[in-house]
This record gives sequence, structure tokens and C-alpha cells, in this order.
Amino acid sequence: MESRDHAEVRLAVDLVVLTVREDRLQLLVIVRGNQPYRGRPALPGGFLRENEDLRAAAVRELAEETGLAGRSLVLEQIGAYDAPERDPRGRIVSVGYLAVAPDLPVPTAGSDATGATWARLDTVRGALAFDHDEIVSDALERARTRLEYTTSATDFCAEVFTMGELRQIYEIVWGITLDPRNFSRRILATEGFIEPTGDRRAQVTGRPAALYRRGPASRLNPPMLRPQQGEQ
Amino acid sequence: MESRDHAEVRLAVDLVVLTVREDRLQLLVIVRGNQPYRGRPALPGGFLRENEDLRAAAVRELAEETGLAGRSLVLEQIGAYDAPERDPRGRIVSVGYLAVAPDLPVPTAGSDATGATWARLDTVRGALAFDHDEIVSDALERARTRLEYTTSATDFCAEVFTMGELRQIYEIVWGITLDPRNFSRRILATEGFIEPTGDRRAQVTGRPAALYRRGPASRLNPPMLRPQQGEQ
DNA sequence: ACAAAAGTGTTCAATTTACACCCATGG
DNA sequence: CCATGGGTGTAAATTGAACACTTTTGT
Repeated sequence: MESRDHAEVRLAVDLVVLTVREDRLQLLVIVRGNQPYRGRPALPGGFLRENEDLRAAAVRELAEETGLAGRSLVLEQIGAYDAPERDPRGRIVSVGYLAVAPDLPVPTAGSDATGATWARLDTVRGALAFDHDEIVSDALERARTRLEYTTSATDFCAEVFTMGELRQIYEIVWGITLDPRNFSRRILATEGFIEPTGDRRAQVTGRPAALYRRGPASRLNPPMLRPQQGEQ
Repeated sequence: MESRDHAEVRLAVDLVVLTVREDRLQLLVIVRGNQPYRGRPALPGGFLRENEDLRAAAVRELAEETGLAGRSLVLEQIGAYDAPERDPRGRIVSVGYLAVAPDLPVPTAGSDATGATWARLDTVRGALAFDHDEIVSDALERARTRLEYTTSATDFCAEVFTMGELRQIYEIVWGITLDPRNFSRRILATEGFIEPTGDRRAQVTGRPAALYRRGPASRLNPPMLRPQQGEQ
């Protein structure tokens, strides 16, 4: 019995980091400097190291490749991607992670070579290296579902935000429009979702909006179900 | 640079196979014949082989260890479990899969040694080897959610079933009781969920129930949200 | 004064829930 | 003829969507 009883595989992590920027859903991508898929956009990620679990690898890669401290970023595992031919370099199984970030001042604004950048999701989809389009699709679906059941919309927002900004997250991630009046009431009626800071912020025009910060709740009950409509 | 840039890990699959039996949610377990955790119940599973993807490994292990043909069983990936100390034999990352089965005539009724058996979930939880309790918890939560959004309740049922049997699936998996009258209407109002066979089946007592088989639909719209109540 | 965004009150329709009541069978 | 589970009808309660209207600012 010379043949091994188990396959020799390498484990990697790939990160789907989403934000809302310029009224669009945007994705953190690097441009590949090596073959395969040289020059193509790809998800940040890399191989698992010794004595490191997957989450730690994800946090490390995020810091190395993008300069984003994984500190406050909530990472959620999306799943394992293991199609035998997904990577021409060999048998590599990758575990996808989703992270949601506020609109940050452009990741590594000129730090190291590879330079991660935000890219509009609608323009980059279909062009990603490896099976990264599939990972992104699954992660996006997860992000959309999370808006329904959790308070994760505030993860897209800065420390303090207006009701309009929060609503925009829902509108952009779901690709629909919501009634601002009903939205506001619904959110405020959900115990622990957001808390008023007491301050207001002047807008470009119009009445200044009250400012809020995230509350202690993490799960939404009842959920905010998105209306079913076709989008992208 | 003698040190490797990546960890040496082995990949495995673990299967959470659920059914409803004797009015209880039951789990397919094997009793471990070797160390570690010898004598303890565990999930069926095993190592990934060369030129085999995770799903294929799950189907193969299911057939080998339990005699269940993976044919019609729908396998859903739950996630990767990778805590470094989860398996004392070394660095083993396992991918969990969920399968839902009808009440089968006891898996390997005396075929090979290890013999998988059904075990009541409430008695076996907390006693499983490795981190299998955690995998089961995640899979169970997934199964409960699937009942809300998909027609997967019929996966728990035989080819033909009564409305009462289908309702029992919901009641047992969710751990609540449902109004039979409203339940029936709700299911029948969902296009493509189930189709009447035209036959009826005499009960132990009471009016014979109409028989149904599963319809073409797979996703439920609108979903059947479970009422929030505390359970087990 | 006007445009624009925030926010309140109210109405109406849709959905959910509860439950009275009838049906069909075995003992 | 009664217990038991299957099934229909209907009214009350809850929820959701629509929208008129008021508030508060910058220009």
C-alpha cells in the first residue's frame, strides 16, 4: 500500500471585504503580480501557517495585504472552496471569510507594492481570478441576509451615523429603495439596534439629522425582511 | 529559509445526518473503535482522498460507514472546523456537512463492524468526540433555518406523506407546536411545495389523511418563519 | 421664499392568529 | 356514539405599505 490514505492539500484563506463607497457596494481587491492570473484582480488572502487557525490567518493577511487592522472587523466564515482544478498550482482548498467595513480612507494608500484598492463590485464581478467570483457571490448573499437578521448594517457605518446613512446601507446592499419614514420607525422600534448620541449633524441641505451609534443588540427580532425583487 | 511558508494539515469531512424518528430528532453516530475518544459516539466522517472533492468524500464516507447511498441525500456544507487542538492526532481541519434523511430502516443493520446507529439528539449532545458537538449545533441551526426558507422538510419525509407528518417535522425540529389547521392552509397556499397524490391513508384513529408528495419548488416565498420561543 | 432632507400621524390593506365548527373513521 | 385526527370558515388582532403633512436647515 504505497498510496497515501489522504490527499496532500494546502489550506488558504480568501477575504471578501465589503464597504459602501460613493453610493456603491465596493470590494477590496489586489491585483495579482504573479502567475497564474497575473494582472487580474483577486481577493486578498494567503496560505495558512503553522500553529495558526483560519481566523488568525485571515486577520494576518488582511493586515499584511491591506493595512486594515482586523481589530474591530467582524470576520464570518463563508465556506470551504475545494474544486480540484480551482488553482492551477496544485491542490489548494480555500476558506472564504466575509468582513464588512466602513468607508475607510483607502486601504494601503501607497504602503507596500501589491496595494489593495476598493473596486466597484458591479465592474469587478466576473473578472476576478480563480473561483473568486463564486466566493464573492456567496459572501454577498450572506451579507444581504445578515442585514435582515442582525444589526450588521452598522458595521458598514462610521462610529456615529445618521438614519439616512444607515438606510443607504440597506438600499445599496439590497439594491432597492426604502421609505425613509417607515424605515426610521422600524429601526427605532427595534430595542438596542441604535442609540441616539443627542447630537445632530448639518446636511448639505435640509434639516440636520440626529446622530446615532450602534446599540448592544446583535440579532434583529423580528427580522427586517427585504422585499423580493429582482436585482443585478 | 528552512521553515515552510504553509502549515501541513490534513483535510477531513464530518457528516451530520439528521432524521425524525420516534417523535424525536435523531442523529447518525458511530461509536469510536480507536483512540482518541475510544468508545465515545462521534460523527461519521473521514479523510479526503486524492482527486476527490469534499462533497465526494462526504458521499463516500456516508456509504462506507453507514450504508446510506448518498444518491438522493442533499448535502449542505456547514463550514470548516480548524481549532488547532481539535484533534490530538495532529493538525486536522474538518469540513462539516449536513444531510437530512427520512426515517430509514436503521442504517447498517449489522453490515460491517463500526455500525452506525441513530441516537436521540437530546441524549447524545454534549457527549460527542472531538468538537463534534459544536458541528452538530451549527448544523442543527442550519436545518432549522432551512425549514423556514426551503422545502427541505420533505427531505425528512418518505416518498409520500400526510400533512400531519409534515407538520410533525416542523414541530419536532423547531421544538414547538403548530396549529394543524393553519399549517395545512399555509403549506397548500405555497405554490409547488407539495402535490396531492389523490390517495388517502387510514390512521390508527380518525379521518384518513390525504397523501402528498413533494412538489417542484425548493425555496419558500414567503418564508415560514418560526415563532420565537425558548427551547432546549 | 424655496428646495431639500428629517421626522410624525394616520389610513388602509394584507397577513397572521385564534378558534368555532364540520368530516370521516375505528373501537 | 364517542374519541380522535383531518379539514373549512371566519372574525379579531397584528403588521406593513402608502402618503399627507410638519419641522428645520442652507441658499
